[in-house]
Amino acid sequence: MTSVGGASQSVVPLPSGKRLGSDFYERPVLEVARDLVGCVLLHDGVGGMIVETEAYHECEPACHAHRGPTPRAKTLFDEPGTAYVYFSYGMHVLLNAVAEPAGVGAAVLIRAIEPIWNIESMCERRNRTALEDLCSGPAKLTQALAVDLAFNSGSLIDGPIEVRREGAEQTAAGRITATRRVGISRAIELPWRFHAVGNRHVSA
DNA sequence: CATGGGATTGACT
DNA sequence: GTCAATCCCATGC
Repeated sequence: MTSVGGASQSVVPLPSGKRLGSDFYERPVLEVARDLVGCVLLHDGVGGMIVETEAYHECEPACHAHRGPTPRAKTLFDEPGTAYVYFSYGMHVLLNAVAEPAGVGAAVLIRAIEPIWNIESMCERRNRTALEDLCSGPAKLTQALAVDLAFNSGSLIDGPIEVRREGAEQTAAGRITATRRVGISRAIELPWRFHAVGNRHVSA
């Protein structure tokens, strides 16, 4: 990144890697959650590398799909690669990627990304300047990427929100570890949270 | 139809 | 460290 004449601009070229398709998402949700760490999340030319995810599956009570396809949870049963976007705590928007075959309620919550592309736009939307505070939480990154409830049930495979796998980002993400999920009160013992070890942009 | 809790964040002590 | 903000939706009467 460089700053010239007061007009700060990102000079990182946009990713050229392969966009993830249906076959990537149509797998066990734990594999999808782990493999999404190191991938690239983009919307409107803004985004970065995924550094933290959590898996949710209808078989465990922390998942919204646990009680079946209720009005809120029905998106979780849609085609793999669908975006599940929902409203939390009265003010926050959280982004998930639906996984497993259609009819199975499961998704991966994107909890944090490392900001890379168009950082200036993210700073404006977040009203923050510290890099580590831009996307280090599930509601922070949706605000930074301008993702709202209108994206719920849209496609991550051919819609405006893109998920890509670059050639080398497993190297960029480094070692990935599995720990307990954050902020839930049920099934707290499951180690279904995945994050890049030592990355400064992982949530608190 | 009324009620209570939640996959969080940011401000404040 | 504590706590309020704020509203959808699942539940129960």
